[in-house]
Amino acid sequence: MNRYSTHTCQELRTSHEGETVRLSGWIHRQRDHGGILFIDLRDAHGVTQVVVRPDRDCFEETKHLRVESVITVTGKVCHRPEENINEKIPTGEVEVIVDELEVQSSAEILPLQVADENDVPESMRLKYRFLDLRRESMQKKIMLRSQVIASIREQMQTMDFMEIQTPILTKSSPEGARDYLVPSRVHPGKFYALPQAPQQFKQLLMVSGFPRYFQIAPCFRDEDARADRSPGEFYQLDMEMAFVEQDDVFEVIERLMTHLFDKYSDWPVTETPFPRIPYREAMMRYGSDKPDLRIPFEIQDVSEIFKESDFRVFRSAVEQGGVVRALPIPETEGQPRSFVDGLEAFAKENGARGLAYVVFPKGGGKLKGPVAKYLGEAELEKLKQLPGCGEGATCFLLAGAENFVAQLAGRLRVEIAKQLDRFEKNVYKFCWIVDYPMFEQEEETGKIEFSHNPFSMPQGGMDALLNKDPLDILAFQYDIVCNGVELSSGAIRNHRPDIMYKAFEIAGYDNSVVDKQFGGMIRAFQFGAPPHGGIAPGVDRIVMMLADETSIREVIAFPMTPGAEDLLMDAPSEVSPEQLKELHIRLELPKPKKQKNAPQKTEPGTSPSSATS
RNA sequence: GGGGACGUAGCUCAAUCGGUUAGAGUACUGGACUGUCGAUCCAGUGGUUGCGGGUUCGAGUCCCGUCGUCCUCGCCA
Repeated sequence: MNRYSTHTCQELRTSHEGETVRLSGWIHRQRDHGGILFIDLRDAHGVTQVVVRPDRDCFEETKHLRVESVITVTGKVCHRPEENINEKIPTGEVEVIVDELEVQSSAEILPLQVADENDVPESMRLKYRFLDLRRESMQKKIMLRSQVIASIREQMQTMDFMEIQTPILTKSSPEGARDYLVPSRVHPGKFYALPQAPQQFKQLLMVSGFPRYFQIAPCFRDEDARADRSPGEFYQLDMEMAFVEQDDVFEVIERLMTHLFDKYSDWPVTETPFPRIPYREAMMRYGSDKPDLRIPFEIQDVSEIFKESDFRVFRSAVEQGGVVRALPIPETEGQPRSFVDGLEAFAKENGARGLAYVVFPKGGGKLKGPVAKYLGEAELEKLKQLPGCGEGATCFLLAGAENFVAQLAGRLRVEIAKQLDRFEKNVYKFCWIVDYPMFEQEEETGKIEFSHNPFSMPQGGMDALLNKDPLDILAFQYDIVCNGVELSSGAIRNHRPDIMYKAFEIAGYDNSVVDKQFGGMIRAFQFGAPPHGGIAPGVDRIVMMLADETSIREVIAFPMTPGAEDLLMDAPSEVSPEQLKELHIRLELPKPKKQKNAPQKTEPGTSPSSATS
């Protein structure tokens, strides 16, 4: 007989009656009736009730075992009497009458309960993650993650993609997020960087003649966390294809996403092809480049209506080159005053001076709202006719500079949907955001910068770079978005050195900078590079959506806190002086801050390249 | 770095307008019980109300500071 188990804790049925079996697992719950002891024994597969009777040697010892102790029991499978069947568990018709019980590992008093999935502070869960992971909900999520990753590999292989590993210790690159640096022992004063993504390597693989590459790739970025963004590290399905256009990439990803979301969720998924929304249109209609299409209302431009309005606030906004945008919300007439007050406070927190709105009562009664009296009949009627507006609706109005208004209206749209719970439920709404601008102007300095990825091919190629206003040039750059979560960015890459140099020149970098920072890639492009493009969906985010979670940490086995700490391993930590010496590093720590605005005196010892934004 | 919310027993929460000995569930310890399955019943242990200061006759409650946690903005090629 196997030393630890003959069956799992979810296998036994009435057909096993009379067999002598062995089970190992954790004590999930214990019920002590004095003369008889019931233990729910749990393993990764399920729970089986085992019964200890007082005539067994182990009876007294067993009574004092705490939950979550690990035991091995040997005994006979018995059919439970009709009245004692537990229909809640698959093994509920049987139980194991214990002959022998071996304690493999006894448990201390638990800092958090495994069997009761009550709320526990996340810091506690992370510190005792090994206990937290035992809970059924976490087991399911980690299992789901495993299956999703397996399916991704299977699908990608089926579509003739090759999985290829790329280096983890690599070169710091000046653009993008802050790098995690690794000091070199062999080369004093030099550092490796952990890759923010295998971007350059995958492009090199295209040049190397592997036309379909993928990798479940760890990515490292030293940036602050969000609910849907893990600090430090995360995983991407990194992929790249040679001799493709944008639609070819879309087709592969749509096929993959549809497969994953159909397989691992019951919710309906957007039919392929997913809608393609140009960036500027997304900013107009949703005030965001990751629009949540489950929200049934949209932003509308009403600058025309107010161009010659008597209401000076709106008119002057338009005259000064700004815009007026409307966000009509149907069926809100009955909302309490606190609704609009709360939203006004929200708008102010986000930098607005105020929040104008008009309520159109049902039956055509007197209009409500602070600006109603300043607006003319014709203007009000036009607002009322807007799609989504009309009787019973509240029409919010925002005026000012276009980018600001668009963004604020977008945030307001999501906030209102949250407050009124107006999301379409149990559905996955995908879309592509396409036609990102190649460059953007930094507001303070007026400097032209890459708006997304410097490796994207500008639409129109060299001709566009030479002849168009940089701010009008679009890139073959795209995002895929699901329910307001950005799953991925990608692009058709710029594989032409001449176009690359020119693009960087527009962003203010001369050729030598390009050669220095991206020398490997530029050199590769001079020896015959195929046109190529790709994308890199976030694996954690995909699993998060499939698990219907809003925090990415729920689908990562050992996540860091938003403060970039691992509470279980206690990382980051100090290292020994010997280790530092070997790495040629001397610490210069900031003063412990006592009062506010403590003067910053420390400068990084070396600053190899000036990081752009 | 900025803003917001929160912080009471190991954990989840309660405590009237600032009022007298800070309660309950769970966990833990002991006891009772031979058919439970979130077992039940009895008893017990467990608290510097995050920390520091202030206001007050009196502070878990009000004020200031600080620390921690989460959310968010900046940031995320």
